[in-house]
Amino acid sequence: MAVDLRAVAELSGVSVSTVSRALRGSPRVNSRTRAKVLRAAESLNYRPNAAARGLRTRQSQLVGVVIPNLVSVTFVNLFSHLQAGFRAHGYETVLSVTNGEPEQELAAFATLLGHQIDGVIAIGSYSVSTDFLRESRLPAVHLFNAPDQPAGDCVTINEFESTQDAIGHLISHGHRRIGCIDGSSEPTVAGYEYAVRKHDLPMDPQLLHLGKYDTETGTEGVDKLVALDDPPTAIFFGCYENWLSGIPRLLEHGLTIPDQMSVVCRDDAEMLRWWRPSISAVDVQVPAIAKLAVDRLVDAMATDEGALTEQRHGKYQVATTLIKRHSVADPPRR
Amino acid sequence: MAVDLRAVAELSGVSVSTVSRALRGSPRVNSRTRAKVLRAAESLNYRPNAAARGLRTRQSQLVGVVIPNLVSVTFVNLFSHLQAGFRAHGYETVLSVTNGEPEQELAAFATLLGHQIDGVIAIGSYSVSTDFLRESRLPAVHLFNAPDQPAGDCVTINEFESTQDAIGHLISHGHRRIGCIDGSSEPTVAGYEYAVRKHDLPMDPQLLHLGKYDTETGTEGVDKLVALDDPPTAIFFGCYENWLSGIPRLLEHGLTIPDQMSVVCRDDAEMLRWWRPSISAVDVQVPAIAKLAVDRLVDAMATDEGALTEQRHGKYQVATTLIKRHSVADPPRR
DNA sequence: TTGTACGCGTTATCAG
DNA sequence: CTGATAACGCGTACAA
Repeated sequence: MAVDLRAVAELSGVSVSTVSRALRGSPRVNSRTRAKVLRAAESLNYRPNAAARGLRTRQSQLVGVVIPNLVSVTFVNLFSHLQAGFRAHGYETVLSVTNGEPEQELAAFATLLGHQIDGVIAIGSYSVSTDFLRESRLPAVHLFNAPDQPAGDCVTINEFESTQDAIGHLISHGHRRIGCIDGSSEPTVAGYEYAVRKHDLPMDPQLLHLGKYDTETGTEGVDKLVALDDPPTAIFFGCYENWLSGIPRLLEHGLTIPDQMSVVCRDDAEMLRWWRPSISAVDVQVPAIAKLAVDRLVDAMATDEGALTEQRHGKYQVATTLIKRHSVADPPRR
Repeated sequence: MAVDLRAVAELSGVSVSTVSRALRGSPRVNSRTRAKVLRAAESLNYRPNAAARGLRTRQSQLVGVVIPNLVSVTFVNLFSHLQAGFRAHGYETVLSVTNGEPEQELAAFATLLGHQIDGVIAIGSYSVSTDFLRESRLPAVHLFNAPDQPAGDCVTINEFESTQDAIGHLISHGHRRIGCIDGSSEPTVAGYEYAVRKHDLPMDPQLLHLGKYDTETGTEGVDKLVALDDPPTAIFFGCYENWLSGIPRLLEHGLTIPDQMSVVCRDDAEMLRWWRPSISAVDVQVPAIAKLAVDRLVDAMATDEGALTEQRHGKYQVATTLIKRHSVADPPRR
């Protein structure tokens, strides 16, 4: 039923090995036979069986991308760029969404391993699954987090500096009480504190709301900050999921941006440009991150044959950019 | 290096066939040997090679999902539900994004075919690739469009009725000039005209802006409608990509919702609930659509062995729901 | 109940 | 330059 190498061989009157070579562009084949073979393959609509090839070559040309969600446009963009990047290197991409659940992440790695993927990009992974991944010895690259005992190179954004930049920007506008909402992230807290201290402002832990990378945290955080006795005059949102719900919540509280509340978000998105007023944001340079991750993984997959047992994994950080729009003003007079 | 059936067989002191049977839960194996085998497999961390199994069984347990983009949350949601649904049936999902380009779509089908997928969900496909798909005889389900010569069952939403509902809702509020922005879609136009005629309103083609399912069409459409000599008092956006950019553009033109412009969107999203005012929308029932599509494809893949050559393909429509929020008011007095 | 042997479609080795 | 032939890891008739 299915058209295989043998069928092409018969039609073109040569052996399967010759067909295989011809199709794969081996130089060790007469150009006239090659033409003949190509014509036959074309007319039969031959398509190589990737599974069989993978079985033989021990390479599936498949890479896994394990991602917490597709809610964040940052992740969606990232995936698009990763897919395009890998495709340029001849790899197809298999996506797995974990909903931020450790078990789902573990299951994803296991399933992908069963499908003989050649490597994996792990985004925001948990320690259990990182252990699993490391022990599997599969070429891997961590994205957006750098575990203590990584399974491969780590590509991250500079959360510390980007937070510091954003907070510094707000302070330079005269804000003295600045709220910060984020999924739990040490570098973000550190960056916040550093910026506050550097400008000799008092550090008030009440202004920090750390939760998860989800929309609930955004609304909760806004509710909490707004209800403070001495509420902030500006808020920094640390991630897409948080600001997506948090900004509308601000409006719901009757606050106008930027007159009554200045806002800066990390994870830029088209929407922030469209909104009125447009919102200042930290751009995380998704294309650059994706390119770096692809390159590192492709590299790891290539040199994996040599398999240095206790290889040192590289750490990379991609710098972020602060885009100033119209959501930041001087704080209102008291 | 890799742990295979043979390794497990050796450790447990039985033959590979027994191991294969034990692991696959065949009844034709002693419960004591089974236990022994399971223990051995566990300790070796055995994981079946899906490629080899697929080569043997001619089933990859992989389904392809070919989708125009992941910008629309409708598509993102859809993908999540499809993935979950297929997983429940023992299938893993391979995603391919086409950016709405015919060639990319064709390439996607070809690649997926090479990876021996057992079936495919084709979302918004072009005729060239539909032809290709049909000729490949791969079990398929069309989603969100029903080609003239489909390659499988078609699951669509009732664009005609949902448009009619939305327009009717606006008319019932007293609107007489209603704009309509959408990617090109005949049923939408038909629904619009039907609703307008039914209520004895004049049909003005200028009020229709048909473009593509992208953000540009949203802004262009708004610009065009607003600039009309006799602009509409309400707008219906036919898809996510259009309203995402179109609504902010409305605000940019200084129009307030709903006082100066009423709005209804198709493709509901959390965001529409959060925005102030919240936006009325047509909910396309993504979970129901996904479930139906999964069921139809699983069915097709199961009965494919019997391969009825000229099988009649089913057409299914999933009804939409109009959710009334706060973006529709009576038109302003002249 | 268990083991032997073969083949799935491909690539790699080795003769010719 | 080309052709037999042997794997790759697994499932399954068939034999024991």
